[in-house]
This record gives sequence, C-alpha cells and structure tokens, in this order.
Amino acid sequence: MIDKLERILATARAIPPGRVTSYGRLAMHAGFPRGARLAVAALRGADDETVPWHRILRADGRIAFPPDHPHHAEQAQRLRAESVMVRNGRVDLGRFGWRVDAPDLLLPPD
DNA sequence: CTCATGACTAGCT
DNA sequence: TAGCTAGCCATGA
Repeated sequence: MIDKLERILATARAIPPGRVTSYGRLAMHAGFPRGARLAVAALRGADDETVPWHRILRADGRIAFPPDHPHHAEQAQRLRAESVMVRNGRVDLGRFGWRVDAPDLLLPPD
C-alpha cells in the first residue's frame, strides 16, 4: 500500500529537470497502468523535498491546481526555473514531456 | 459494507 | 477549446 506510493515517489524522482510527465504516465512507469489517482495520493502525502512534484501535470499538460491556488503559481515558477515554457498554466507535453528510455530498468523489479 | 473524496483520464459533444 | 460523463483506485468516515 504505502509501498505503492513510495514506488511512485521513487519514479517521480527519476524525472530529469526540464522534463514533465502526467499523473497517469508517472503511475504507469511505476507499474500501475490505471493509477493516476494513486499518483495523486502519493504526491499529496509526500512532504518530501526530494520529490519534484512540480514536474507532474495533467494528461493535457495543464497544471492540476486551480489557477487561484497558491501552488499553481509556485509550480509554474519552478518549471520556468528549469526552462520549461508554461503558458496559461499549460505545458507542451510533446516538447517537454519526459521520454523514458528504459522504463523497466528505472526501478528494481520488486 | 457503502459512500465520499481526490493535484486524474479517455471519450464524446 | 470547453464542458460533461463514466471509469478509475486507495483511503477514511
């Protein structure tokens, strides 16, 4: 249970700076095909500073937080600090999307 | 056990 | 592009 969440967080840490991915894809790479909401649970409970939460977006490339939410601005700022273009709370996934070269080798089989 | 709740998605209008 | 819907799945009341 918590292992699943940790697994997702570990995968999130593998996202390189300047790259982004979606909740669903993050979960998929962690080994949970339909676990978008699992990714949410993992990130929500993670107060860990080593987790690059700002590199996780919705499947359409938009920031998940509502525009008026404090995290929205912070996330955009952090992304721009990594040279990721954010326009109207949205990122072009085709351009900045995380390309995983070896999905299976990201984490131990466990 | 049922119900509500999320930083969600894919599909359709 | 925007809105709506059914499906998704762990967690907690």
